Amino acid sequence: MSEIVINNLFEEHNPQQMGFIPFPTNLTFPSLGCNNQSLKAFTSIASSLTSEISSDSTSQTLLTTTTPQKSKEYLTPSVQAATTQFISLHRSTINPWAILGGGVGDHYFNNNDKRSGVVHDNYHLGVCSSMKMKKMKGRKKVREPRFCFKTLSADVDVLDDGYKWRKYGQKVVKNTQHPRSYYRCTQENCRVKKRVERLEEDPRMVITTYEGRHVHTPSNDLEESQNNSQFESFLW
DNA sequence: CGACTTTGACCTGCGC
DNA sequence: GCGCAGGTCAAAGTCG
Repeated sequence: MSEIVINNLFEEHNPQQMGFIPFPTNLTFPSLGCNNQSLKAFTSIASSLTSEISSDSTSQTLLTTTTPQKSKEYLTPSVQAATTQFISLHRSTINPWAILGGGVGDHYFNNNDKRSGVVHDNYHLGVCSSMKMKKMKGRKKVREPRFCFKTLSADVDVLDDGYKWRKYGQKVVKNTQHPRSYYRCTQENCRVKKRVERLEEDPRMVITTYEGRHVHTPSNDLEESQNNSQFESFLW
């Protein structure tokens, strides 16, 4: 069992076009050590995060990482003792990049060429970064909100996030050695998808991109859901 | 035997 | 219009 480290959290990853695009705020996502339980909780939360982004028009949830020293007040002593680092969830004012459009004036950073800049056009990040949906004849195709994070794992590609996924495709992306896998939530009427690929520059890094929102709760067994709810309860 | 994975074919949007 | 690339489909294969 290799160690899995949630390293960074991004709204979208697109190696070809924009590289990693951090949330346009001061929020940063430092390295985070996780045990299996908190990892599952984290990925579960991450998986459902897009629902917050897409459905809440007045505020949105952002995942951040922090250190126990900074946030001791939020934890019981036992939890503090059990965690060296932990994840917290914050509600914040709306992130214009996460919703349709906005972001004008926001800063971006291109991981490929190390350039940064300011967004001048008013478009959805997912559309912008993929550069594929920017022109839709007649009707504007609304792409489900996307959400992406990096994990460090040598031998685990697909994290257990509490949801059941079925693989429906695999594709070798141009100029990369590692194929990209496509998964769909197996729950009926749930259209959430996720993509899993390894970072070309560092194959130990796994990029997981969620698209859409779950219309159901995770299909964990009882014990796991209790663990998750415990985890989430101290986050919230 | 059902659920899941694999993989080549097909579809669609984009750039030239 | 054409070719390329990413994304999806679906038949065949695999596994428990």
